[in-house]
Amino acid sequence: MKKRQIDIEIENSIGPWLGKTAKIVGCHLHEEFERAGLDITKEQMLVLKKLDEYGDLSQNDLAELTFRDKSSLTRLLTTIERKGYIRRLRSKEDQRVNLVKLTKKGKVMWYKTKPVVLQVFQRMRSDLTIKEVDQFIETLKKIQGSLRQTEAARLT
Amino acid sequence: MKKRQIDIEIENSIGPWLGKTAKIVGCHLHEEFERAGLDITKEQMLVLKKLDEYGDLSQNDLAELTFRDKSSLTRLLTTIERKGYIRRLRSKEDQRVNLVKLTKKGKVMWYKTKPVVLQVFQRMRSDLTIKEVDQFIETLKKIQGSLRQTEAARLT
DNA sequence: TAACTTTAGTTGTATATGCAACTAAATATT
DNA sequence: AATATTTAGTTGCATATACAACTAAAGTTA
Repeated sequence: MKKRQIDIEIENSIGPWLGKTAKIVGCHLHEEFERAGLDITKEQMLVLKKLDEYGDLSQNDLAELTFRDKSSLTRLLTTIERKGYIRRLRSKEDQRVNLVKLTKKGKVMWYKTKPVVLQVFQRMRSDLTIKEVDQFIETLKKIQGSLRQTEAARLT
Repeated sequence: MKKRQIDIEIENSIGPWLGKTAKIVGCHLHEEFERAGLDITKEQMLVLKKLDEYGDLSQNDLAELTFRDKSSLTRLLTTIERKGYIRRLRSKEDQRVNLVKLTKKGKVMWYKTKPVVLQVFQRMRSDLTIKEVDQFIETLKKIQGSLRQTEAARLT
């Protein structure tokens, strides 16, 4: 299994490095949840996290906050609701809106999950200096900015 | 939609920043493929890229290189094969092995796709200095190393 | 007020993913 | 050589995802 040619252009890009690292982080979260006996996926975890942070949210807001398509969120919520971590309540003011609420079980789940998540995030930075972490996040923000910019330019 | 509390521990972590950026990059690749009229997903693209780089590969090797479960790769290859970009040939030496080969159509697809990918990667670094890029990749390597280390330690 | 438009959420369809259980081929053991 | 084990790949099942087409409620316009 030898490389034919070294593709300097792509291999030295940040894209593949970023993608692979993110994937590895996802794997570690999954493993740690399993090791801790937590019946949750990282996607479900993110929903519980946002609900804990913001309180009740409409599915629309939740979809935006978790950066998901609303149809994707619909099905994700169905899974989480089946597990009993959330409930959907039809809003009184606007009958189209579902208010998503953390249940007691969901809160307990999140409080058990949070330290596991933090542990993985700690581990990620265990070989980095504070300055390195700050620089890294700054660069991530710049990358996001560059991509957003081209998106905006396209609409012109 | 206001935050109840600011969760400094998690929000300042590199985990969420990394995850979100990777997701945005994925979205951009998807959009650009569509805009270029390329009937391909980023996952399929990665398979074509590896096959172009390494030549024919077994499914096992391909799964490892693309960092996927072998069963996931099985189905990914089925989709790609249906599109005519690859073929599976049973190996003569080891009848268990499938050799995955790029077809002519697959090569053409990859040559059309590659510049689009490069363009997105270029865009990602458009606001970064060379030094910043190098530093960024170094940090990503360190993060991967830290995660690998704890994985290794667990087996002790 | 009736008709049009927008908005929130769901459903159909297709892709992608991992784990566990499986088949078949190759290798190792006795 | 016969049996056991390992290895490559597939399949069942569950989750996650996006786009497009849809329903129903709310808001707007004529």
